[in-house]
Amino acid sequence: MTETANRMLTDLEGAVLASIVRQGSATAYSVTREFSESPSEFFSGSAGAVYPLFKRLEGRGFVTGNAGMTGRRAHTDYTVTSLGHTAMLAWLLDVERGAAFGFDPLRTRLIFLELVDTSIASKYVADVEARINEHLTAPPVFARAETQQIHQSWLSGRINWLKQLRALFR
Amino acid sequence: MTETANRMLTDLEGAVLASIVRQGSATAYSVTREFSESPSEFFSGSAGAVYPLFKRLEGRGFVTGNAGMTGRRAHTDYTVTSLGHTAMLAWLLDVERGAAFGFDPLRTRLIFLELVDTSIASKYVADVEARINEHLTAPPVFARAETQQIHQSWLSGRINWLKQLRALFR
DNA sequence: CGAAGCATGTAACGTGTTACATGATTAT
DNA sequence: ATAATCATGTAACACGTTACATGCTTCG
Repeated sequence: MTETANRMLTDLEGAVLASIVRQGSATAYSVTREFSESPSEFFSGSAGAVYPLFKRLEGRGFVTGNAGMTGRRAHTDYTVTSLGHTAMLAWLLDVERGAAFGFDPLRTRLIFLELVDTSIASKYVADVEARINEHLTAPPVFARAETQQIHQSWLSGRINWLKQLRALFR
Repeated sequence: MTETANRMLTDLEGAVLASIVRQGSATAYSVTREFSESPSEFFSGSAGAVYPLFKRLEGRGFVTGNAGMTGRRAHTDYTVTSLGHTAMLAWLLDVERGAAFGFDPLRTRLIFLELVDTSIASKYVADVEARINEHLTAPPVFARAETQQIHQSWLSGRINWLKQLRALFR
């Protein structure tokens, strides 16, 4: 609720808030599960990151924690406040960040691929394409069908991109 | 040179080594310039990151520093050792990491876009597509033509992906 | 009942960011 | 000359990772 509450959400914070909203309410543990099961390895969903993150979000007034019990084991259920919901929407619908580059390990490598012989470079591009095809034909199981579709189309988009690039590294 | 030398290079370390190799030799400053001029915002190229990184790379035997002078201003020129070159190649030609997902701010958002009305979601997708098109028609200037091509084809690949996704968020 | 693993954390560590410091160089 | 900027760093801070701790619960 202090002035720091106005800081823009990081992508991690936004994704965590969105995950809580989708779940209705969530414990830190349920969010670690969701993130560690997701194939997006941009963040490991480690407890050491998520529990402190929940505390920070609560300190900023974006979530409220309610103590609860599962049998005799204590836990804290978090719900997103209306302030948090507003912040989450601003994060989710941020056009500038959605059009940004992020970090793409393949793009980074392609930029430096000129450092090796073209035969090695073209073999690398072909190998990566083959590996992505393996991902496509043996996809991980997703909880939501839409997530699966986004995932699959992302992979095939990547294949198309690589095909276009073949000319550059022939 | 210790056992920590065998740790896999991070993408940052790999990119920095590759940048030094491409430049022949480099100062920490010249690498901060290259990275901060690049539109890939995965890392800011801040001095506070790069100078210590050079020290670490030297400690691991991947680069050697040579003191030099520009007029009366001291600097350190770094060259990649053969050990460092081997490590850089292992990083560059890592198929598994090249086929990995990295962090894509748009993909992350799409996964949670079901949280808003489809009219808002489809408007968001259209807005992002328009913004990427602006990037395509007014591209930043790159030092190397190949980097420019990679950049441009990445953007148009992204546009194609979004077109495919329109059906999901109609 | 004992072992495996589930659920809830905490601590130490590494490293990237922002902000600052300082002297050299260039521009006005 | 003096201001702006370049080039070389350093310090404090934030935060994600790995590893550990601890008490519940479940399953044989």
